[in-house]
Amino acid sequence: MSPKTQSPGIAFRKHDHRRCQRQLLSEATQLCAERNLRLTSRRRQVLEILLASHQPMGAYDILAELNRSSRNEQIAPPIVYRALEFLLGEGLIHRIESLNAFISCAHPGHRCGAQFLICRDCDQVAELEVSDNDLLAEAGDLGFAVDHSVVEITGVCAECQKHVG
Amino acid sequence: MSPKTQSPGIAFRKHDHRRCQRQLLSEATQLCAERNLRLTSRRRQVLEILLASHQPMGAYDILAELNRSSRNEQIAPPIVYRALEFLLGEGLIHRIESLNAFISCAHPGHRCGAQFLICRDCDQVAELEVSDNDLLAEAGDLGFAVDHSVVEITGVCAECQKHVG
DNA sequence: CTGTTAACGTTATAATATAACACTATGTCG
DNA sequence: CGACATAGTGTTATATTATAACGTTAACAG
Repeated sequence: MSPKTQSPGIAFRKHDHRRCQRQLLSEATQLCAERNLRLTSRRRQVLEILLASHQPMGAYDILAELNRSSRNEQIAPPIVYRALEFLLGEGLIHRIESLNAFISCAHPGHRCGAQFLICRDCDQVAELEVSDNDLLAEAGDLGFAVDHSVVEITGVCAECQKHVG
Repeated sequence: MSPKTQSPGIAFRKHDHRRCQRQLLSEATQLCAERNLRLTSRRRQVLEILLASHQPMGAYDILAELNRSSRNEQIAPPIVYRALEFLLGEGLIHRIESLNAFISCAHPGHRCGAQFLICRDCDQVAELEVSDNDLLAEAGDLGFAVDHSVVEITGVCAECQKHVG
């Protein structure tokens, strides 16, 4: 059984990062085992960086982080992009198109589409899983076969509205 | 009064491009006049290229098109990006984040968010205007103040499903 | 007609992403 | 075991997308 998933909008509230990070990593490990996939050390390394950050990171930010931790090696972009490609394919991370960035998935394994609320003040991103009936109905009416959906809402989160106002 | 707007999914159906192109250009002209904005020849040129294409185009595609039409000049990226910035700001075009591309708006002036159905077979993009109640309700519950939304659905349009199947 | 500002033009460079090819590790099957 | 096939990694070079910085020109207000 999959453990309890995160509540919507958790990224905007205080919570124990360390704990959710550990949990998500173990879910990922299990999921790869089930699917007979290799969560190699590179892939795990990249996933851990994204889990630790809990915020969107650009590929080159991740690259810099890799190069910081592993002295002696000089790691190049394709290595990062390949790990990201794997993690994206397995639904362990998401790509935020409007930021050209990547973020760890809050509900790994769920293959359905996610939605993101992006706070332009604190740069936190909350992942939702709302089924989007109106839009899917419209796509259905047009006979459009949906493959993948990108839903990214930019604005200001509740917390940041307090601080500014 | 604003003229009759396009029906949803028109991009996926046969229709008179020439006509809708002319109409949208005239709407844009009128809208800039109303807002006291300068639809300069550069800006109009870029808008016309996007209207003529009726499909998403990368900034460098537009640039190439500009350089093709205007012999003698060698136009540089910032010129295109600035025109695009203006047109985006006035809601005359949209940016398709998942393609790093731009497309003319089917409903210029409507300031509300649009949704896109992107066919990965024929590369046509249909612009919808569905109000997305479920998602907005969820954002509201979290106290999130929405600014801008990106909704891009990739898949296969009805026409292309026929041809492949 | 002149000062102010918005738009344009130009050069250089930043940021993001991938192609192509060589090497290494992992697993398979004789 | 050892030879093969394949998936993953490493490396170099380069493509693609986007912007910073600064000088010039055009539009317009007074």
